[in-house]
Amino acid sequence: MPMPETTNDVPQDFETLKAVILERKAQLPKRLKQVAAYSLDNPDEIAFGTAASIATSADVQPSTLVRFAQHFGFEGFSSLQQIFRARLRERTPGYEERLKALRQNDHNNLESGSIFNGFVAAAHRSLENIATSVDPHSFERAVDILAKANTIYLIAKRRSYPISSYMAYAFGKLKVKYQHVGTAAGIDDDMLAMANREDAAFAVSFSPYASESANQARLLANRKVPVVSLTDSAFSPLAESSKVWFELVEADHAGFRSLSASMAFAMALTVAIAEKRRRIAEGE
Amino acid sequence: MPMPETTNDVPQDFETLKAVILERKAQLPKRLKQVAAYSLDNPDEIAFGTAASIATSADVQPSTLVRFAQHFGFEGFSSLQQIFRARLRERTPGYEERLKALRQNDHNNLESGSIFNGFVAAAHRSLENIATSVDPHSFERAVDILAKANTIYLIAKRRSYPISSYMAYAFGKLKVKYQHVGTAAGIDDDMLAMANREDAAFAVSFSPYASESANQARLLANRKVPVVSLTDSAFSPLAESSKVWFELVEADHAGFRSLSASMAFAMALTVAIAEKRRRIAEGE
DNA sequence: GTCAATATGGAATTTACGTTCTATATTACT
DNA sequence: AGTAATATAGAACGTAAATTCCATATTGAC
Repeated sequence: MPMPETTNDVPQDFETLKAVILERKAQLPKRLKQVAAYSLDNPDEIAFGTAASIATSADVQPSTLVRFAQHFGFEGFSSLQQIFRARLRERTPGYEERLKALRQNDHNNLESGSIFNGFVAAAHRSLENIATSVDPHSFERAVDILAKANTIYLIAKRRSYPISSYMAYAFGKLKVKYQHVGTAAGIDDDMLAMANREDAAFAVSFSPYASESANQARLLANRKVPVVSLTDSAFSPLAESSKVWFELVEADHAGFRSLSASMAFAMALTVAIAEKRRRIAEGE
Repeated sequence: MPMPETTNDVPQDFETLKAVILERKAQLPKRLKQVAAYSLDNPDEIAFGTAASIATSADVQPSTLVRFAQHFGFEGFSSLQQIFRARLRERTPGYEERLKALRQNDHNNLESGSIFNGFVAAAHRSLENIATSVDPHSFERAVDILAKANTIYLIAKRRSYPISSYMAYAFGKLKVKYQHVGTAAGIDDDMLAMANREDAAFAVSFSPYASESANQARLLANRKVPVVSLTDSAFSPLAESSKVWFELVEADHAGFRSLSASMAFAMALTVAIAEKRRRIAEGE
C-alpha cells in the first residue's frame, strides 16, 4: 500500500452519510445505486437486519452490501451498519421529552410553523376520534355491501373528490371494478343510468354539501342500488338515501380541515373490500 | 418432565418484560440481578450489542446473559434481545398505549376490523413521523417560494393526484392562482409552456414514480421556474429539479399506504401559503 | 468491433458469536 | 458444621454470519 489511506473522510454520522450517498448516487453503478436507495428508504432494516436478510429484501447479493460499504470508505458492511445503529440510539425519545420537543420544535419559532404544527395536531385529533365514531358493525356491513357489488360507483364532488379519486386509484390496482362519478357533469348521469341492483355506490360529501352528489345518491337509491356514504353530519342529505352511513368529523385548524382521517378510513374500506372479494372469490 | 411447560407467559413486548423483571428482581441471584439492572438501564446496549460486549460492560460472563434470558422463559439470549430491538423499531411516544386501546375495541372481533385498526395505527405513525422529518426551515422556504409565485403549478399523477386535487380545491377557495397539471396529458405541456420564473411549481410523486411528473418538473426547473416537491424518498427523480424538497414516508398497513400525513402536510402548506400571500398583499 | 476496466453473482473461507458444558464457588437448609 | 442445591466463571464447541475470492458479465474507450 503505497499511500496511507486517509480514512478521515469516512462519514461518521447518519446525516453526513446520507448527504454523501445522495451526492454520489448518480455515479453509482446499478446494484450499488439499488443498495443506496434501499438503505436510505429503509434505514431501520439496515440497522437491525443481518447482511443476508438485508441483501434478500434489497434484492442483491450480500457481497454487494460489502462493496457498497467499502465504496464509501468503510472497512466492511458491519462498520457501515454501526452508523445506522447509532442513528437509532441517539434518537432516543423518552416519551415525554419527545412530545415536548414536538410542541417546542422550532416550527413554532417560524412564521408558518404554527400552521404546520396546527395541522399535524388536528390530524392527530381526527384520528383519535375516528376509532370511536366509526361503528365496527356498520363498517362490516359497508364492506359486505360493497364487496358483493358488481361495479362500485364512487360519488364525490369538490372537497370530497380527492378521497374518491384515491379510492379509484387503489381499486384500479386491486382489480376491483368501479366507476368514478364526479368529473364531467354531463357524462355522470349516463354512467349512473347503467347502475342496477347488482351494483353499489359509495358517496362522500362534506358540508357544504354538493347538491349534485345528494341527488345522484337519491337517484341510485330509488333504483334499488345500495348506497354507502361518508359524511360529516347526521343531517347530511346523503344519509336518507344510504343503507349504511358514517359520520366522520375532521378536526380543523383555524377553520381549515385536512382529510387525514377520511383518507385512513377510505383506505381501510378499500382494502377491506378487496380482501373480502378475494375471500368470496376463493370460497366459491 | 411431568408438566408440559406453558411457554405462553414469556413476555412478548418490552413493557411487559420490564414489568416482569421488576417484579422478580428482588428474588434474583446476585449476577442475574446485576444483569436485570443493567438491561433496564441500558436497553439500547442490549438491543445493539453482542453478547460478549454486553457481558463486558455489565461485568458478567456471556453465559450469565444466556441464563438470565432463560430464567425469564426465553430460549436464549438472542430471543430476549429481539424484544429490545422491537422496542426501538416501534418506538413512538404514546404509540403503545394507543394501539392497546385500539386492540381492545371491538373492531378486532370482526373480520374487517383489524384492517380498519391497521390503517388508523399506520396513520398515527405517519403523523408522528412527520414532525421530525419535515425541517421547519425548509418548510418556511417552501412557503416563501410558493407565496411569491404568480401562478402555482400543481404537478401530480396517480397516487399523488388526490393531494394536488385537494390543494387545487383549497387554492380555489383561498383565491390563490393555480394551474392543475395532471389531467389530460395533451393539455399539460401547453399549460407548462406558459410558466415563467415569476411562477412556481409544487410537485408530488411517490414511488413508483410517474416519469411524466419528473420530466415536467425538470422542464420547469430548466426554465428557471422554482420547484418545491414532496416525495417519499431522497432518490426521487424530483429531488434534483427542486429548490426545496420534502421526504415524507407514509407508514403502511400490510403494504398499503394511505395519504393521511401527506394530506396534513399539503393542507398546512396550502394555508401557510395563503396566509403569507395575505401578509405580502397587506404589507405593500 | 476489440480490448481493457469495472461490476456482479455466487461459492469458499474465515471470523466472530451465542450457546453449552463442567469444574468450582456460593448459598440455603438441617 | 455438613451437605445438598443452586449459581457462577470460563473454556470449548458448533453454527451462522460477514467477508473474500474468482469466474463471468457488463460497460466504456479507442
